[in-house]
This record gives sequence, C-alpha cells and structure tokens, in this order.
Amino acid sequence: MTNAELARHLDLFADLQELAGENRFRIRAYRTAAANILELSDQVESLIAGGADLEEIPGVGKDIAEKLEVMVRTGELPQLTELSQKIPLGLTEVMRVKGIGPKLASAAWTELGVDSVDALEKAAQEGRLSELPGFGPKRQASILKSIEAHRRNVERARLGEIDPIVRPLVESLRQVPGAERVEVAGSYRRRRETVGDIDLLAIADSHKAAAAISQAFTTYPDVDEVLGSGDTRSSVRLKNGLEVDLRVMEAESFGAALLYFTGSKSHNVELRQLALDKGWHLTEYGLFEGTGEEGESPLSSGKRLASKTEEDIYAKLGLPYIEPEMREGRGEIKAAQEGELPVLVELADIRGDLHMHSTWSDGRASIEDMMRACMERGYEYMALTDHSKALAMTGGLDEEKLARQWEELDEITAANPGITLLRGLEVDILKDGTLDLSDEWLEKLDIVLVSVHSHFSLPIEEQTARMVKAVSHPQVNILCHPTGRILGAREGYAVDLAEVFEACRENQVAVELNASYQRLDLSDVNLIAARKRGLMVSIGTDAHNEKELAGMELGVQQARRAWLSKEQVLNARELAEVRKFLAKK
DNA sequence: GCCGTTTTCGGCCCGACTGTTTTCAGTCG
Repeated sequence: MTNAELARHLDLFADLQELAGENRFRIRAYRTAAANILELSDQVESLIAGGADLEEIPGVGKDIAEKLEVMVRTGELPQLTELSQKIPLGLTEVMRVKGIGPKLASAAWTELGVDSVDALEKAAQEGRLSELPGFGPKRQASILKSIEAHRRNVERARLGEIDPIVRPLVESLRQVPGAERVEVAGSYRRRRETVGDIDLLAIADSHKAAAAISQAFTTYPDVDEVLGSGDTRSSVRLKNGLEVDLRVMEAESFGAALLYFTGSKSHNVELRQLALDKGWHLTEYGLFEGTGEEGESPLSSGKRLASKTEEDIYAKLGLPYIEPEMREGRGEIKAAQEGELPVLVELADIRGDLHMHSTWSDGRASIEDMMRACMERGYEYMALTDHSKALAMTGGLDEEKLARQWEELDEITAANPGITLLRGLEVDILKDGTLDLSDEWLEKLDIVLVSVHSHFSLPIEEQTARMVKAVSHPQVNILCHPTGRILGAREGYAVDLAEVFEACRENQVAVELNASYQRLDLSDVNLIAARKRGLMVSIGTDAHNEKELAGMELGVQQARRAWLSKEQVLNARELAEVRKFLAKK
C-alpha cells in the first residue's frame, strides 16, 4: 500500500467515524495522521521493512501505528470494513456538499434513507428534506444549489490557470475609493500547486469604504452567484466555478488577518499553541494577553501585543519571519525556533533556463526569438533543448538535423555575445533505458536532458530500471519531469523515485523541477525528498514560446515550498559552475 | 487517538455566518 492509499484509508475511517458521531478529537487524530503520512518522503511500507518505529511519524501513536502495519500487511483495515457495512459510503460524499456536515448528513440518512448525493437531491426536490429537524425551506433550497456546484467543481484549479483570473479581480478592488490594501491570502499566497478557492483580504479606511469594497466584490462582472455576505466576510462563485472569499478588516489587524487567512491550517494551529504556551492567544485580530476566557469578546479580552504586520507577530512569538511558501506545518516553526530556516531561492537568483524548445522541434518560436527573450529576462545563459527523433510528432531531431541546427546556432551565437547558448537536446529515454541519440553525438552536446515520453504503464520494477539505466549514462546531466504527472489529468507513472534519485546522486545528474503550470514535476513533496538526498535541482520552464519562459517564477515558488536555497538550484549558479557540473568534475 | 522541560491525565485553535432556533448548533474556513 502506498502512502497515498494509507492516507485515503485513514481519512475515510475518519469520515465514517464522524458520521457515526464519534469523539471529534479522535477524528482529528486520524486526519492529522493521514495528512502527515501524505507529506512523508519515505514510504511507510519501506519504513516497516526497514524496521523503523512508525510512532516517530508525527501524529502517529501506538494505535494508528498498529493499524498502519495491518493495512500494509493485509491491504485492508478491519475496523474500517466493519464500519463501512453500517454506514453507506455515499454519505461521505453527501458530507462534502457545501452546507452539509456529518450531523446533517447523518440525520438525512437515518430519517429519510438518504445515502448518496443523488438521493439527497431527490429528497430536496420533493420537499421532504425541509421536514427534518435542523433543515428548513431555506436550507433545502441552498442545498439544491450546492449540489449543482459540487458536481461542477469537484477538482481544485491549477495555480497557473487562475493567476490570470485573480489578478484583475484584485486590481479592480484596489481601485475602490478608500481601499487601502487588497491582498490575496490562502493557498494561493502559499503558492500551492492547486487551489480550491481564493481568499482575499482588504483594508478599508472607513465603514463606508468597507461597504463599497464588499459591494464592488459582489457585483464584479465575473460573479455568477453571491454565496453569502456579512460585515466582515462575503463570498461569491465566479462564472468559471471558482469560489472567492473576501474579508474586510481594519488596518490595525492587517498582519494578524493576513497571517491567519494565509494559513496553512496546521501552521496556524502551531502558532496558536505557541501563543497559548506563553499565556497569550492569537486570533485574526491580533496576538492578545490572556488565553481568551470564555464569554469575553475577542477585542476586549486583553492587551493587544501585536497585530499590524506578520513580522510583528512572529517576532513577539520569538520567531523570525516565515515565508508564506513554507507555512505548511512541515517543521518550519521548529526550524524557525532553532534559527535553521533556509534562505530561500528567489527569482532574482536565477541566471538561466536549461530547458526550452524552438521551431526546430515542437516549439513555436525561433531560436533567435527565444534567445532575445532570455536576454530580456537578464539571463547569463540558456540551453536550447529540442526533442530527439523518437518523438516524431514533434519533429524531433536526429543526428543529421542536429548538425544543421548547430550551423544556425553558431551564427546566432556569433551575433549575440551577450548570452551563452548551450547546445542541448531533450533526449528520449527509450523503452529499454537506452537513449535516443548515438554516444558520439551525446558527447558533442554541452548539456544532455533525458525524459520519459512513452511506455508510461510499465511495471514499477521495469520503469525504475529503465530510468536508472538512463541516468547512469555518463553523458546525462538532467532528468526532466521525473514522474511524468500532468496536474489534474494524469498521475505519474509507477516508479521507485528513491532508487532513481540515488542513481542520480551517484552519477551527478540533476533532477528537474519542470515549471510548466501543467506539470510542476517534481512536486514540492518529491523535491523535499530530492533535497534531503543532496541532489542538484534544475528549474526548467520547458518553454515552447517566448511567453512560457515566464513560468520560471512559478517554478521558483515551488522550489521555495521545498525549502530550496540558491545553492541547491543548478540554474542559480554561475556559468562556470554550471559547466563544471555538466562536465561531472 | 495523540501528546507532554510546568502534565502519563486532561487537555486538544478560534471566530463568523446561516438557518434554525427562542438561546444555539452546525458548518466553514
């Protein structure tokens, strides 16, 4: 069982226990354990095989450790099987419909026999739902709308695709008179690869301005439906299905609010616990003295110690500023306490792009255009890496075509002394792990990228051996998009990444963080594993035109999520160092 | 169910909004 499957089982078990009315803290324990297992860079299966103590995993104690072992050994969890015979699995989806939680889902099932979203819809249409205690006519109507949205929008949106939607919305709110600040928080600010919704935070200079901002928000042309609105919060659904929440706060609370609404949830929980340990309490309004006794209003329950900026709050809690990309509850608070936060790589550190295409294969811009665009970006170097001949549909290059390309390349290089153009190729890894270019020509290249573009469904042993063989070739420098995933469309192929990473380390091969918004491969979690193994990472845009070179920013943000500093990023290094790495010296 | 340089028992993050109530539970983020 993979970590993902183990986490899914634990989460499902938590769902069913929630529906059964179990203790909410026990449920939280299962969810925490599931989330932490998903973040693990080692497979639980190999931890068990290696005799490691599973209770070392945060959130995993004696009981869950035992259940993990059972699942790995037998492929199932008896307690889960038993519970799923009492409670219909469809109810877990009913629970995901907005406005319905475990309590209401459970009531609809016991009273009306609702065991699926379809049955819920039918009950609501027939007006039976509103008869139940806890339900009423309004809730019944809103549930029908929620079901529609639920069916339309079950997937998270890719970050790179919603940037162009979010930016103009934020810009238009900033134009409202009296809007002092409008910022995006949430997973968007943490630059998570996909986002479920958008959280906006606004500061108004008066009540009137606050109302005007909310008004501009709910009447924005792209809004399809207003889901709710109050003094400080409103939310809407855009025409493309994206949900956006807006909070309007006073300037005094801005830092606290930004911190709180940026999350992540687990980062916040840790921060709040840290505050409680000091006899304070942290809310979206600020850090306050006292632990917020029951019945006290949040703003009157003690002296406000910090709230204006995130820096103020972190400082008061004894921490340096933690970058949003790191706020995932992956040990960043502990690292901050110990003064061991890395200095994260920045876009300005990037000196070149080592993965791009031209019209010589499937790119849509000439070499010259790509070069000009790279120079505009201030790069010192670039690698032209068209496809090799196995990818016939892209017009991939064979030895003869490569020779002709180099003639053009020599001319362009001579005419543009401002940037160094490395002769590269993205060479296909063939089914048996050999490369799609002769050794003689591989040696002539300045830089050799290798990629899997075919035979995605080989058995894991075969796929792993194939990739290990490829990166073990002495001329290979970078392993591109190592898992082959396409966000929201295709899982990566089955491969033992740890084994491939080890082969990369032994052969001085860098792994790529493919910055294409559709790939982001390696993912942040896999990048963490690569970093821990001491691998060099190359952030490549895989650009097929000048515009896509801008994907570098998204790539850098993902690298930051994996705590990478510029020393660990190949294309943040000077050309001489890059050449040294490529020569394997 | 997990966790602990104030604890091995008794805690476990916090507030807003909605719809249902008639003082609050459920849900959400």
